[in-house]
Amino acid sequence: MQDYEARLEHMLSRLREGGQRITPQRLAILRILASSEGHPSVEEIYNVVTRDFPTTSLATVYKTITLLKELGEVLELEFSQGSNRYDGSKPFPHPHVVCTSCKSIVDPDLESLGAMTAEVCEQTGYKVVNHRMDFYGLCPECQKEKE
Amino acid sequence: MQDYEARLEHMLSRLREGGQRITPQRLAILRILASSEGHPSVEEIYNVVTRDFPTTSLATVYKTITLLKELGEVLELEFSQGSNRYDGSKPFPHPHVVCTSCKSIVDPDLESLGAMTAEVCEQTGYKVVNHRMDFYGLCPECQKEKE
DNA sequence: TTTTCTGCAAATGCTTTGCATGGGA
DNA sequence: TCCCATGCAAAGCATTTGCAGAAAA
Repeated sequence: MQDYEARLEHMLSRLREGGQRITPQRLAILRILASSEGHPSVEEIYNVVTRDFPTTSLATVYKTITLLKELGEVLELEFSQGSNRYDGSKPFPHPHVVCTSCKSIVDPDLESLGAMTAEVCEQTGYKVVNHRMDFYGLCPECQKEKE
Repeated sequence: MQDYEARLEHMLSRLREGGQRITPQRLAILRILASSEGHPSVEEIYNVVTRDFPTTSLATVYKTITLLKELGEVLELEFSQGSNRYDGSKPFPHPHVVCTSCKSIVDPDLESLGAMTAEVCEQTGYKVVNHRMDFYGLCPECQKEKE
């Protein structure tokens, strides 16, 4: 990821702008979110951070993520069963394609997204500002294994 | 809803097929889900059911819904903050438009959905079998109130 | 009569909060 | 030094579970 450095710097700037302090724990959390490999959960972030800072608490991870959500610098994928997942490298709504077998996630680039959003607004009268779009299925690898 | 009767009968049949008993509480819950006005939460279902059966417990509502989920006769919309919502009249994946203010939910009928799913498959190679598609925004009513 | 379902209460799992202490700036 | 952030523990919520009594079939 060559975008990683830029994302990290951007997040740090946003925190500083808001008069927030850059603590070692926060820096460690930001590093993980800036790359967002595998759309980590709070638990996963916590497990990585505590390698370097063993006393870090889950509460601190939650508080830092709450802060970043307020700044619009992290995307939260909500799941009512199981934990939420986070994407700090692309902190804006975008579609995900999730493999139901190996849990891999890819981000498709859908031409028809704009047209669909327009169709929603026109048909319902809602002023759409956000979306959650997940497709579930078998990735190419897992399709082969099922044969 | 002229489909309401048919949906209710279908759900009852599925329960009977599975050797499940039709209790007054279950019947009341099925009635609400078969019409699914407003994509009710467990709390909302509970509030209605207890009008006729005041001793009904939340646990019974949860257990009945779990049963219907296993039969594929209700669609669960998961939300990690706030309660889940349920659709028993259209128990298959379909797009929803959610008002971020009053929490109302409507079902748009999107022409472009098929094309988008095809685009996802073509671009990623995944075999898509399911989706979660929510649009968030202000409903017409809540737009007026904000003026 | 035989199971199964109900309803209460306790338990669970994720997340948030309160507060005293510690550590950035 | 002055606050803000941390970390612990407790609280909050939605949901699930265990079990004794109630009620379908």
